[in-house]
Amino acid sequence: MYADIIIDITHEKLDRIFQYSIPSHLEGMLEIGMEVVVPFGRGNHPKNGYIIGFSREPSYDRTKLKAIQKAAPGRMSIEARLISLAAWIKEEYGGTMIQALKTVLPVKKETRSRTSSLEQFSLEQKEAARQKQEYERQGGRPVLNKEQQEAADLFREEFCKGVRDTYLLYGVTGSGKTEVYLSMMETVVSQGKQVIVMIPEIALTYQTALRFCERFGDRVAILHSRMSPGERYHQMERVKQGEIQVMIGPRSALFTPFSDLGLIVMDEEHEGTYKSEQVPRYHAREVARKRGELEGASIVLGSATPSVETFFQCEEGTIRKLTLQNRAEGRLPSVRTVDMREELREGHTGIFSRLLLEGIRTRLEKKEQVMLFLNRRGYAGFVSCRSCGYVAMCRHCDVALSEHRGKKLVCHYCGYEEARTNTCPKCGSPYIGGFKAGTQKVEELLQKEFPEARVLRMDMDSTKGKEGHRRILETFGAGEADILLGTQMIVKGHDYSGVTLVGVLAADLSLYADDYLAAERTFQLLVQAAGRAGRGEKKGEVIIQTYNPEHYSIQLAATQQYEAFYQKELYYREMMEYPPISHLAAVILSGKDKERLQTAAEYLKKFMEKADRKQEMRVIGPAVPTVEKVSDIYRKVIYLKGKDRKYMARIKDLTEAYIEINRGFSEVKVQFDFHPMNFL
DNA sequence: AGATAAGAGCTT
DNA sequence: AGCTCTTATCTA
Repeated sequence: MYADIIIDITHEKLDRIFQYSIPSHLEGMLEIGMEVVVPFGRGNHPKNGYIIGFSREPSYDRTKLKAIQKAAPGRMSIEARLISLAAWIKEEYGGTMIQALKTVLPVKKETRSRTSSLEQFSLEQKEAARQKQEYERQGGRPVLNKEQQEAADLFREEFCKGVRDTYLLYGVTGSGKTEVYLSMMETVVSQGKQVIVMIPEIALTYQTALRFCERFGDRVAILHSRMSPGERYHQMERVKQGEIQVMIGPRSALFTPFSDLGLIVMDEEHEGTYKSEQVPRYHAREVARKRGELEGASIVLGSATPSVETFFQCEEGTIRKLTLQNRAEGRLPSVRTVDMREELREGHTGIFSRLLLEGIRTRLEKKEQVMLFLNRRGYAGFVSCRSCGYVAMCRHCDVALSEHRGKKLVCHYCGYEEARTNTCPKCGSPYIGGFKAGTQKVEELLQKEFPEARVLRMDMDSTKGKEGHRRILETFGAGEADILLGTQMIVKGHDYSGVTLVGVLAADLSLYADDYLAAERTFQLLVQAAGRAGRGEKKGEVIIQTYNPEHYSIQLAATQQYEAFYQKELYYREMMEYPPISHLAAVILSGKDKERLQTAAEYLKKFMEKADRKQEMRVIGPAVPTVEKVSDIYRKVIYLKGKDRKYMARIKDLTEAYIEINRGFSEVKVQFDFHPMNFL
C-alpha cells in the first residue's frame, strides 16, 4: 500500500500529491485524513502532511519512494467526507489544497491547557441541563402560530419523505424564526441525525444560543470565538464520539465532523461575516449547500432581509421560500424619514433633527428607552453637498468617488479621477465636503442636549474588554441607561421591550461605500435597525435622518418593503452587470514595489483580455483598493465581470498558469476572489 | 582562476 | 519552504 499525501507547505509548485510508502510498523494504523510526518526534499527534512488517499500500486518510480516516518502526535485527523468538500473549495475559490484542507479541519492540535476551560465547560453543561429542566417544567415547547407551524410542517413532511432541499425562511423582524428552526431541528434530531446552526457572531447572539441549549440540553455544543484550542479539541472529540447532536457557531462550525448530518441552519444569512476574507475566500452559504449535497442534508437559510443573491435563487426556483409575514409579538413600528437638507435650509446645522430631539425628550420624560444608530459602515471618504444632497459619483461605475488628499476624487473600481471642487457642481453651495462624525463626538453632543440622560456608548473602543459587549447590553437591558448609542453592532437581533424609539443618525453613510453592495447593506441595516423598536406592548417609532430621502433603499426600508427593494436592486445589478445576474471576480495583486506592481497589473490585464477569446468578459482596472497599503505591502485590484462562472474559472486557471511561468510575477502575489464583499 | 552572489529548479 | 545546482558578477 502507498499513501497519497499533501505536504504542509503553501506553495503552487508543491500543490499536488506526493506518494510515500508505508513502513511495516505503520501498516494498518493509517487512515485517510490523518496527519503524518514524512521526509521531504533533498535534505529529507521532516515535514507534516495529510493522507488524502491510498493506492495499491505506486504511480511514481518505486525506487525513489520514501517512507512515512510516523503519525503526527496530538493531531486530529480530517474526516474523509470533508476532504471531498476541501477539494471542491479549492476548485471553486482558488488557493492550494493544503489551505483548503486546513479550512475544513475543525481544530489544529491538542494542547494541554484546557483545565480552566474544562471547568468552564462543565459549568455550561450543568447550566444547559438546568435550563432544559426548567423549560420542561414550564410545559415544553411553546405553541407556534399558524405561519410558523406551516413552515415547520412542510419541512417535516419533506424531510421524513427523504427529500433534501435548500429553503429560505423569510420572516419579518420579530416573526419568530428561531422557534421554527427549533421545530425543524427536532424533526432532524429525532431521526438520530445531526444539525449545524450557523450564526454571524457568537458574542452578539449569546441569548439566542442559550435557547438552543434550553431545547436540546447537553447534546448541544457551542463554538466560541474566545475558546482555547484545547477546548475546541475536546468539543470535536465529543462530536466524534457521537455525544453531540447540535453544533452552534460561526463560519467554522460548518466543518463540524458529524457522521450523519441532516440539517444546516444559517441564521441571518445575509450577513457579511459568512464570507471568509482569508484564502480560500469561500462563502459559507455556498459551501453549506455543497456539504448538504455531498452528505444528504437540507439547508435552511433565515433572514428578514435576504441577500439579493438568495432571493434571486428563490425566483429562479433553486431555493424554496417559506414566508413568515407577521410579528409573533408586538407590532411593526411606524417609520418616518427626515430630510436633513431641509433642516439645514431652515437654519438647523446640528446632527440631530428637531423631530429626533423632540422624540428623545418625550421618551426620557416617559422613562422609555432610545437606541441611536450611527451608520459608519463602509465609509470611504465620499464627498457630498449638505445643501442639495449631491454626491460625487464615478461616471463609469455608479459608485461614489473617494476624496484623495483633499485635491482629487478617485474611483476605487476603475481608477477614474477628477478634480475636487470647492463648490457644489449642481447647486453652487460651498457646503460640500466629507461627512465625518464619530460616536464619541455624537455622545458629547447628546450629553450637551440631555445632561440628565444616562447614555451608553457601544463601539469598537468601548467594547475592548472580553465581556465588553455583554456588559453594555446587559446594563441597557436592565434599564440602567436611557439611551444606547452605537454603530452597526447594536442592530443585531437584540430584544429590548423597553425601546420605543430608534433613531438612525445618517442613513446615507453606508450608501456611498464604494462597492456594489452599498444599497443592499443600507437597506438591510435600516430594516434591522427599525426592527429593534416596538418589541414590547407599546408601539415603536423609528426616525431615519438622511441627506438622500429619495433613494430607493431608504424609502423602501422606511416602508419595510423588501420585495420592492429587491426588484429595484436587481434591475440595478442587471444594468451594471453585477451579481447575481453577472459574476464578479476581484483579482487582487500585492507586492512591496509599487511600480512593479502597476506593471504586473497592466500585463495581467492584457493577458486576461487576450485569454477571453469569446469576448464574454469585461476586464476593469487596475484600480487602487480603498486600503492601498497594508504593512508596507501595496495592493492593486482588477475586476472581471461575466455571465458564465465556469468560463471565468477557466480564465482564472489560465491566468494562474501564466503567472507561474512568468518570472515578472516573482515578487507579486495574485489572488482571485469571486463575489468580493468586504474588500476593495 | 577562484571566490561569491544571485537565479533557477526540484522535492514522492 | 528549503536545499542544491547553475550561472552571472567581481576581483587585482
